[in-house]
Amino acid sequence: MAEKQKYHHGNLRKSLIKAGLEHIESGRTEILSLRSLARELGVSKNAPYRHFKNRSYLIKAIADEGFSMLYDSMTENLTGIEDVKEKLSLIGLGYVRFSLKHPGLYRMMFAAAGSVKCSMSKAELESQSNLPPTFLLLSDTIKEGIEAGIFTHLGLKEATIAAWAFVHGLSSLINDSMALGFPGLDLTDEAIFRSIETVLFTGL
Amino acid sequence: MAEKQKYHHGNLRKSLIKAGLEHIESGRTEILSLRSLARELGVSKNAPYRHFKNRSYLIKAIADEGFSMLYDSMTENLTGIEDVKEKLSLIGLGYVRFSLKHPGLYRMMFAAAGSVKCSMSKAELESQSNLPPTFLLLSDTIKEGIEAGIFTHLGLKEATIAAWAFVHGLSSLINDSMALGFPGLDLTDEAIFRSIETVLFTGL
DNA sequence: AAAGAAATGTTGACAACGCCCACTTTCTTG
DNA sequence: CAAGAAAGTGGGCGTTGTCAACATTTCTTT
Repeated sequence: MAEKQKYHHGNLRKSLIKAGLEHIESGRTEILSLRSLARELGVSKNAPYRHFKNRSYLIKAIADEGFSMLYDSMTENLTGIEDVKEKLSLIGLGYVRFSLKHPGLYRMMFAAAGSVKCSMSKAELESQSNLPPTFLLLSDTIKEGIEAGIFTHLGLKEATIAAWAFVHGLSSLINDSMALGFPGLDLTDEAIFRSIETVLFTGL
Repeated sequence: MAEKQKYHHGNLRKSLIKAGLEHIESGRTEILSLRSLARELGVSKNAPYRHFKNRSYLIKAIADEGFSMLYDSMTENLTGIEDVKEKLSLIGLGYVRFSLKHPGLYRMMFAAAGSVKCSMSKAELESQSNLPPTFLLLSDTIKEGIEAGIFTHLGLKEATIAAWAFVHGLSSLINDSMALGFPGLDLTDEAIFRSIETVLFTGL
């Protein structure tokens, strides 16, 4: 039976995010248009504007979904791990693995930061974002290590930034490597894990 | 005197890259259209297509100009430095400083990697790119350190990737911080330098 | 339950864009 | 100096984001 065509879609906002996510994940193109999404959902071209002020806001929403997924990936293999260094390394590995599994989404999440069109207030932004928990997971783990006297060379803020920067850079580099056209960075999970350990706890 | 309106522009290709660069640098918007650039240069909307197969190719060209500038920034304060660690740290600082000075361009350079439309052959890409020298500068410095027995924990390839990843991640994070809406990452040059030293040579 | 308000979806329109085509003008080179 | 290549032009097509005005449905309040 064909579904009854209702005037109201029912849950257009969520559907738009989901369809947009699938579109990005499909990897065909990183460009997603409101119109094509609307078409796909069988709704008129302007319906999305009832749920998102403009295109940037939808992208931000999708990116935020991505941050939620990233958080999950970072905490995936953490149960039972007590050692702070191992915990931190596993968090990092989860981060990189997410970026490899969802390259388009990952790229979009950080590209979204540059979309200036989306000018929410800072408070508005923070309250709705899934980013802070992700940041806190890292920050708390490092705090644990500092308090245990294991990390001694940087302050909490700087150490957190440093750790994040490394896994973030690693992810970006691996992701862009083929498109940028220099020798492949095809690292195994083990190699990534070892790199993280070395850089964060030992140095080159 | 008004310039004589010639049918041929004279050096449209270079002018397009320059105008595009200025547009990005101006910071008003990261979106640049072929049509607007053509207008700006007093040339018809289709003239750019005589010099760039499509929009992606122009963007790639601008990004490449950026990589050349990045190389300059990385080598800026290197004369007379003998110590490998100090050299590497200064290269890293030059990298981060470039990204802070040219946030839009920096973002574009790496976003360009994801524009799939530009499908040159790998050889074609490498031969024309300013990226390899940048990569080599880092790689050679680390090689020097490995051969001197200073860097012992990772292989050349992995160490190079690790070093690049860190400064790249640091740059991206600082650049995106405000837009992403979490506590400011306003680091001084000294703090950046110290972070680089710590992460690359000591660990947290 | 009826009426008014709020949410949600629709159609039409406009300007901008990338890009294709056929055409014109200028430059280069035999 | 003629022929062909290189560079620039104008028209046109399909797509997009976004605004405004209108229609329908659902919620709220009396």
